[in-house]
Amino acid sequence: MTRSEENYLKTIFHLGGGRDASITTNAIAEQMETKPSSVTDMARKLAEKGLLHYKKYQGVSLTDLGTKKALSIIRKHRLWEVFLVEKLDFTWDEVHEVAEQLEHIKSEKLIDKLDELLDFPKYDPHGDPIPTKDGKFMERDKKLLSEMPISASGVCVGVKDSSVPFLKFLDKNKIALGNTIKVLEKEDFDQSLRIQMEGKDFRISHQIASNLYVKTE
Amino acid sequence: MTRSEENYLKTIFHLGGGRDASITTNAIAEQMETKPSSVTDMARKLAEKGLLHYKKYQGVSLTDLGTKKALSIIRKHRLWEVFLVEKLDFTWDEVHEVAEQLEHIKSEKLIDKLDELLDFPKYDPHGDPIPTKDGKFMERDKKLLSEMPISASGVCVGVKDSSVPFLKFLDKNKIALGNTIKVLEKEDFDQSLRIQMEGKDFRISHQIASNLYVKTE
DNA sequence: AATTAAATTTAGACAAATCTAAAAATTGAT
DNA sequence: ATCAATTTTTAGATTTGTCTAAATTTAATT
Repeated sequence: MTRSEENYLKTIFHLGGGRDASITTNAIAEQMETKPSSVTDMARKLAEKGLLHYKKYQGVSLTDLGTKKALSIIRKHRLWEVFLVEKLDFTWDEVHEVAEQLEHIKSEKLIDKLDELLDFPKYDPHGDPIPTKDGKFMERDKKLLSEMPISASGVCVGVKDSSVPFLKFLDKNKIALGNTIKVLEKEDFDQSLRIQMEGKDFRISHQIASNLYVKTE
Repeated sequence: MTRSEENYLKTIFHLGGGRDASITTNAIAEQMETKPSSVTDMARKLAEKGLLHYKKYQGVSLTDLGTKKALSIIRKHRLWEVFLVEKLDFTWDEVHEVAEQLEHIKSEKLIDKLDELLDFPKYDPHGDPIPTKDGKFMERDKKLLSEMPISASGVCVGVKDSSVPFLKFLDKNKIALGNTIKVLEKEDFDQSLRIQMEGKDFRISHQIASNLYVKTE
């Protein structure tokens, strides 16, 4: 599989192209910052190879084989992200770009050994689950911080928005995975929250709270 | 720089294209398992970019910039090899192929941090020196085992032939970098050696002895 | 110095992945 | 159910890196 083919499969998976949910040419093109006509060409090619279901004008979905390949790439991407953060002290916002390159390295032994080095992590630095070798993974039971009731507390386990600006914001404010957060007060007026985290009191906007995932036991 | 361009620079460097030693189109083609006509095309392109000196029919050599780029790729390759052996338990013969892929990952921070994680190694698993960030490196003072006099001893620091079959042979016979080797006897008839290594006595052929580097203090 | 052999370059073609512009199919609004 | 708007596909072109076959240059031999 070429790098480009792998990127298409990954993108289609992320757009929900598993099961049979048909993904449109346009959606893929937009996500990948390419043109719909290029997507059509690639859809043909990947269908030819048995990785996609594709009927003209009907959109695209992953076959079982395609899903398997997509998960394998996502597994690699997320393991490399853990490596970058845990072993090389990268910050949240720095890992994605490099992992985009590393995910295409071809060596089964490499990824197995990397998994072992990292002690078989289940989640990546954004809190997203890492598929196992045989393509299984568990979405964590989590909810948005903005949906927690007053006085409830939980552990920060992930982000909804993983854009660089948001991740940088979190870094700057020392909001990190694993931190325990308690909701002290909710402001009706602007839905901002007062929270306690690592001993300190914070006020955070609704926009932040609705992009942070928390695990509530 | 594309992956292909990087591979050309690396190959030309390895063929001795530094200084002004002119490397022939054919030599490059043979080394890279491609055709001379393809090399000509690329030579033009790289000369255009200021990375090579190239005059039609006169062969090719690296410019200062080209040398710098080549060394940067070699640095990455060798650091990744150390990583694979030290952190992921790869054997000598397994590292090259994967490092060929990893050397093209683009991230300065990645390679700096990797260097740090590995504790700034000076030599790769084959005993070859790792260029520093600014392109300096020291060839180690070493000699071939076959050139050592009787009763001299030294530490195994590298291989001349780094083909997979040879490296596998060394692995199988527990001949590893860092081992201390003493020459006990040289057989005039076939130039085989009797050596002492890690407590045990061995007999090794001239072919082996003439592909193992030893450091003699 | 001429001729042959070898190395190198040129010319033209191809595959992969992309693009633009035009054509075709689908959607959805009335 | 029709027609306009939108989406998708087709057709043809482009770029990168490669190839083959033919032409050219250099090197070697006599």
